[in-house]
Amino acid sequence: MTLKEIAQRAGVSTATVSYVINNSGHISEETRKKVQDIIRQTGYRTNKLAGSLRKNRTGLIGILVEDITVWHTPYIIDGINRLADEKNCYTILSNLQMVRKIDNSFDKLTGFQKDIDKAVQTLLGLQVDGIIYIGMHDRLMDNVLRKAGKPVVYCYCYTADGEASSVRYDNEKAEYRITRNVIDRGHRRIALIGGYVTSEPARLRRKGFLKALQEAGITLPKSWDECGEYDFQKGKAAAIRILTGKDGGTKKDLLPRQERPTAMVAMNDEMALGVYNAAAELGLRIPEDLSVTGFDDAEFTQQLIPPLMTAQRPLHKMGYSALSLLLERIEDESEQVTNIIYPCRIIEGASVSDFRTGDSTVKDDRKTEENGT
Amino acid sequence: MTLKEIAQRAGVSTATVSYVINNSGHISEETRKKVQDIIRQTGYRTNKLAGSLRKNRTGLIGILVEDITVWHTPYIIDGINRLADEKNCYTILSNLQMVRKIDNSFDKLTGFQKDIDKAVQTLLGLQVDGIIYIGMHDRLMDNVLRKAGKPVVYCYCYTADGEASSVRYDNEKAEYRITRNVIDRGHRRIALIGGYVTSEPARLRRKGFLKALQEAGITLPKSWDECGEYDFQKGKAAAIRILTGKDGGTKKDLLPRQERPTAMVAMNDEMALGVYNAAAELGLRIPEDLSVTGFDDAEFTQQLIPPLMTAQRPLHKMGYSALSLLLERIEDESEQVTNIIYPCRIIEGASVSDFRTGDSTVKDDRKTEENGT
DNA sequence: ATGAAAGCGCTAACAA
DNA sequence: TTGTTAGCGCTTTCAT
Repeated sequence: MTLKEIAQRAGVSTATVSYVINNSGHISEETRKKVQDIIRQTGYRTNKLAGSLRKNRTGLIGILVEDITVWHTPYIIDGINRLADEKNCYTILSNLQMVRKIDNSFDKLTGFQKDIDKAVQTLLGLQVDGIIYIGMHDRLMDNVLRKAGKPVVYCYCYTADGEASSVRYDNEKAEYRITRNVIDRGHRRIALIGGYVTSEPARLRRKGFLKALQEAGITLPKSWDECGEYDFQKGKAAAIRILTGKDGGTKKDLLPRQERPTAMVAMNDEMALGVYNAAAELGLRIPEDLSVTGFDDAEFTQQLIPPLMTAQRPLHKMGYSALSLLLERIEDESEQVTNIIYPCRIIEGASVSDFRTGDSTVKDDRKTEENGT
Repeated sequence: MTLKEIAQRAGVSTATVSYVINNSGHISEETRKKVQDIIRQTGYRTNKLAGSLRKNRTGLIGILVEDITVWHTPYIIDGINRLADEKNCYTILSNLQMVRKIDNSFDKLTGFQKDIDKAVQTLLGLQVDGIIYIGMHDRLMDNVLRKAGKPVVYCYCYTADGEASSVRYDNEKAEYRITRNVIDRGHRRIALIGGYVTSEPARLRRKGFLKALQEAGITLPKSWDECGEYDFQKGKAAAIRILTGKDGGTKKDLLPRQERPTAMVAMNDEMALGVYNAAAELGLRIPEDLSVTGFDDAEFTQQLIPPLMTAQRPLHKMGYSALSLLLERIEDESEQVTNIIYPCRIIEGASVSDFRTGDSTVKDDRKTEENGT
């Protein structure tokens, strides 16, 4: 069933039918009703692609993801979908499947220009109006879509300022606020369990952590400045070293209270979980004997006992916002390049004790990120 | 740059250029080279949509997901992408975002026909060649895409036999094999921590569990047949009831050894984690004092100490296979409806002790699901 | 081996 | 208010 056939049945021209369908032009109520009835009867559905051919606008958005199986990606896509539904645009998903190709090494995240170019060419061949690129690690990267010649927004990664719009979250401030929170509860002896040194979030989170310490006039002993490479086991090992002064110690190796930190700031939730484990092995209670914080708001943090204090990344909102920026640029090519950095929400789990009140139980009003972006 | 312009520059007809691009027709080497050179020089890229209009075939596949943020969905999509890349077809993602709409209640998974119809109409309007529907819970459902009039494959859910193709995994056999494994290691006192009673996987897993018990001549005491609703906290509470005979017991409430199970089969990994917690609270070591199994192969199971015995669902393969079935039907409409059920891979974590050898440490050769589907 | 030309289903300028 | 008509960029039949 085509628009032409509808026109014939209704005894009007194709233009009239087109006007009715698109609410354009000036159509009499009578004609409109007649046409709509026939459309309903026949179950006619317009061929969007044919229209696009003429209009040179498809309403298609390319979502180019480095890897869809990486934890944050689907949440970002979900945010994109949310706005796409509102704006009647459609998403073509292109998945570079980098995890498989790089074998999980953070350092090989380059040299994919050929894969990317191919994916972009495909998307452009499908006449997408613009592209959102979702990174698998938050980082500064080449403007790999420079040649696209269509509006582009980077999400969960970014390029040199001014080159393209991007949407990120604020690593530094979030870690600062977490650390501040810990300090405000009376902690002065605080250790750090860091992520991959080459990773940008690790660098930023460290910066935020140190800033909070500095503001409070606290110094970080060298032996409390460990690296856990974002890994559970390594995080646990780091915690044990800090708490015992030895590699792989047990209960009896535990340092005297005044030589141990009262709190540990881990740069992600996995390592925080490692700290929980280390504490359990050493017979330390959380948070009475040791406070812990994480980062990322992994699902399991809600189920730990006690719940973990962590930072929730605004993933849904980042996706929503990325599409919003993209659509603006599609509407108006002259639109400014915009680089957005959203704050995280700090989830105040009960994993940090409060020395001021002596009460370690903290209100836990955690909700999942509001979808009402 | 259009095909027509290429033709002009090359001094040939548009037909010839089309032949060169598509390797069809009989073109002299000379002409071919000339055209190809010009294509390269100009950076011309063919407009796939325009071609589709004529061919009545787009190479577009609609992926209609109930919710992309549900754990298994991205892995299935990843499998689809894998084959899509090979076959040069493109995926349009439509996300029903059901989680938000049903507020996580398993029982409201119906009444979405309107949403689905709308999404399907949109996909059909974009001229997709077929649709893959990915469920958020494995279940029998209405053939909600009956009206699509295009090939459809259900994945991670299914409709009445013969109505449409589907791809699932074998809940019953996997739980059977897990339970067999536990029994084969010498366990006779085995408790069950079940999932939502209304959920089909729970029913099937239960069936597999009971079958293994029956074959071994083991009966399940009523008090060892608990329901944890797939939830961590409820799973933990169930474990405590089973181990102490009371709601919320502590170490001193622990039942005598001969009145406790030696193993607990939990129907998912979350609840298994609850069992780990319960055991820790009651001073029981895993697996020496209590063995545990899970289901689903959640990421954290690899990091538990000891690693959890669980069942890995063939998600990537399910996606790959769903697209494969779909493409067959697109090629040949007369193709049979096919319902595939893949087995799970049992991950032999060290969370189950072996009474035969006295050795509870089991080889742990876990790898992630092979991508080489 | 190559070209002319008729569409695919729709939109939009222009005419009536 | 409605109709005529010329495309959008490509494929494909039928001639040559």
